[in-house]
Amino acid sequence: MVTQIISTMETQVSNGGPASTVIQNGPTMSNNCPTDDSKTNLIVNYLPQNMTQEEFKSLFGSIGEIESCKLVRDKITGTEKGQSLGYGFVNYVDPNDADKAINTLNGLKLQTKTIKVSYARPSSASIRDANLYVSGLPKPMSQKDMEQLFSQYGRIITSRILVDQVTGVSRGVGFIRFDKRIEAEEAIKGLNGQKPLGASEPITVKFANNPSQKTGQALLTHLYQTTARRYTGPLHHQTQRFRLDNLLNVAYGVKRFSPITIDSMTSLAGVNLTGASTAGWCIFVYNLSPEADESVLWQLFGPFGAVTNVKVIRDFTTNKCKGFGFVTMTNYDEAAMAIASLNGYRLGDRVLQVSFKTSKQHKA
DNA sequence: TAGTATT
Repeated sequence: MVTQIISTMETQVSNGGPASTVIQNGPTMSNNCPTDDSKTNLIVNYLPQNMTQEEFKSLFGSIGEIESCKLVRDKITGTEKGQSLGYGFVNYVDPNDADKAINTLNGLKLQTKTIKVSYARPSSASIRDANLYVSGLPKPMSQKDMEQLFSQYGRIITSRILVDQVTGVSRGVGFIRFDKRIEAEEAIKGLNGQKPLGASEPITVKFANNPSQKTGQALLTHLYQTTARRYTGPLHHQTQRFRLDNLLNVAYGVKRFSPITIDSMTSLAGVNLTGASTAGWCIFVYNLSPEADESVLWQLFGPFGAVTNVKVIRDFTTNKCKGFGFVTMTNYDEAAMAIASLNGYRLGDRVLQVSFKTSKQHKA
């Protein structure tokens, strides 16, 4: 059964600890200032499954200098790298860049996802395993209603209600993530088996399954690897993930863009391009406004697939865009769809010209 | 009756 998220009403998390609080170091501690990254360290959620560490760094590096960043992955099993857990952390050097990243990249649509960028809470065992699974919710209960019911037990970080994708009707199932695990525990005690006001049936509240004990995910992995193989033949694992996501995109996303038949032998771009680390398909974007910046290019091309790099060409003295830029995409078919869809696209009062960059090394 | 937010 297909479900979708009814809404997200994300809570913008800010750190509880005021930055002005100064921790006095004892004589046994280092005389360095205590590390306070509460104004520079961000958590990024709802990243596309196929986004790599390099793309992640490239996207957030376009805002400002990064002190460190990490795409969180499943524990490595055997010789394979663990798959992305769909979130990551970015710690900027300058707090202003962290703020800018929230303002410009929060809500950015990448493929089928809308990413969320917010300040990371200080890491602590007390905030882990604070996610609840709620079932038996009355159909008319909205996300806001559910939050009101649960908020008496603590600070809610995220909440969602699953709905039938066709009818839009609530499936009576939702999630509530609290700031602290102890708050989640209290909510279970207080609400599990209880009838919400006016409801005829009691709700069930329990801890959500942990991603580590995955059975459905292993099944999904198997499904899309075998599905992708039918279309692509024996390709690299990572390539197969890209291909399945293509199929999902055609099914769910980018509906407003003209669909293009997926060519099944076009994912080898990175392999064919002489092994350079910059391998990919370079796209030329013309007729950008003087005010255009990298985030515009990410927003335009991100929905079509894996983007490894974007660059706006600027005048050296004025720092204004000279009217063009470049985008590098990993997969030929995604690049081709982006070009076919965005060439002639009207951006403000300008009509974009988008094509593969014409240079010898990128021709077949 | 299941999505994925703490390195």
